[in-house]
Amino acid sequence: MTTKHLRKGELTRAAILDVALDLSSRDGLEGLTIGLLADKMNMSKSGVFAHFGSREDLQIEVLKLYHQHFEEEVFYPSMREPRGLPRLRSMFVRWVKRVSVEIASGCIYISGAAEYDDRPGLIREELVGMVCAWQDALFRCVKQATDLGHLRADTDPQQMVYEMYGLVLALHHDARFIKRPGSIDRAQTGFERLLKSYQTEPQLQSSTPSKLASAVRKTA
Amino acid sequence: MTTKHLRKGELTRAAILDVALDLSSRDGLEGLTIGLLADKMNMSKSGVFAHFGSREDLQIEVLKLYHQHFEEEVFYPSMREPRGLPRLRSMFVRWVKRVSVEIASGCIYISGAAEYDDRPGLIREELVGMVCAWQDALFRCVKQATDLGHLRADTDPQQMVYEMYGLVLALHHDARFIKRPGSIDRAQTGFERLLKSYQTEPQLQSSTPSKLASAVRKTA
DNA sequence: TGCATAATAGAACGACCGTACTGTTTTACG
DNA sequence: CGTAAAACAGTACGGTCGTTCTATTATGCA
Repeated sequence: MTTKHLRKGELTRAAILDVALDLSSRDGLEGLTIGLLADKMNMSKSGVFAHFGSREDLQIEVLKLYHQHFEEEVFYPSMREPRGLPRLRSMFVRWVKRVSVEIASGCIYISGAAEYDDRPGLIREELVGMVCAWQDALFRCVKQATDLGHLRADTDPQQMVYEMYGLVLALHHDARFIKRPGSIDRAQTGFERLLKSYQTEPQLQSSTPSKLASAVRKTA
Repeated sequence: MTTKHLRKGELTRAAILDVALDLSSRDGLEGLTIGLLADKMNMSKSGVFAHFGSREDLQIEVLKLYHQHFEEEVFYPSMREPRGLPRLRSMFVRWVKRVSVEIASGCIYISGAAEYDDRPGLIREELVGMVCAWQDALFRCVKQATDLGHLRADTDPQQMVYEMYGLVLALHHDARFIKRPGSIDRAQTGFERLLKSYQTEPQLQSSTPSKLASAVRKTA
């Protein structure tokens, strides 16, 4: 049978990817350079290069590693929350928390969107796929929340996801670029206001208490 | 007295800056290269270079040119609108319209924020100054709108500017990066919902009729 | 412990970059 | 006009980049 344990090459490869993710977070995927990466690893350029067929492959592997971290820290834990509003809150809170930590390093989804918005290729395709997957997860969650009656029946999920994404983009912008304090609270405040707009209104809930929650279904 | 009319050098310098702005919009300020710029101008590298002391100077001049366009298309026309809500609406609508046009080319304020969020230097300082100036203009406008009674007295201007900026960032993201249609409408819809949240509430308006009603204009 | 093979180093190549220097052409004013 | 200065072209230098090729060292299984 094939050797199960990690050979040394795979270990250093993983170590290289860790450092590469760090560098890419700071300087962007396009700013990632094999020479600098080799320096940080105390290796030769060719030694690093040999682990990946090309720079583009390296960048894509970095992207996949970031995606994995994002899923583990934001997506999967939220999926363990109850469907509807609790899960949606969890998604947003964990998302904001992650971006908050990344204020010092940078979010690759966001910086990558600016780098590859007009640069065709494999990296762009991969990146768009990942961001769309996350937006889709948010979309489905909002939809469930409306189906469950947590949000108003006429809620437009695309619109709500759009505005949630805007709040996080503004957080990344103000905190990381402008370096303005208090941005995290503003993202949270914006989300609360967002919920207040789309949530089933108190008078509606009290007027038809149990009827609406069960009767409301579809928007699409 | 000194010669008033433009010498030839100043004309070509302006032409170079125009092309440089175009290239920078597409590939970012950091992607702007003197060689490519010279090609597009049918000039030699040194011929282009001679008009600017350094690449950094060129980039800063491009930045100033963009700032000038932004002011002329968004800021100044809005300042001719009546203070308060009408002016705020004008600012947002013209801003969105400008970014909409830039979907094909790219907004330097936004792409620059991602490029220079962790790259110290003159360019970053200049860029931060310009973005802050625009956010300050929005801030003052929101503040006037609350003072005039167009918006609720407890409106937090910083918070509202934050959310407006988020809507535009999301527009740039979804339209230019994801290439999702309908993003412009979503920015507008988000702004309307934003206004509905912060606008003087109907029952408040009717409770103090004459005072507030005269100040409040409708939501067009 | 041997030995095939994986892992890494080192040097070199061609391409592109910003910049400096040196001519050559063009402009514009007395 | 003529002529000084401005505008521009051409070339070259040092640097970094991704990538390739070859040689050397380290690993891991028989």
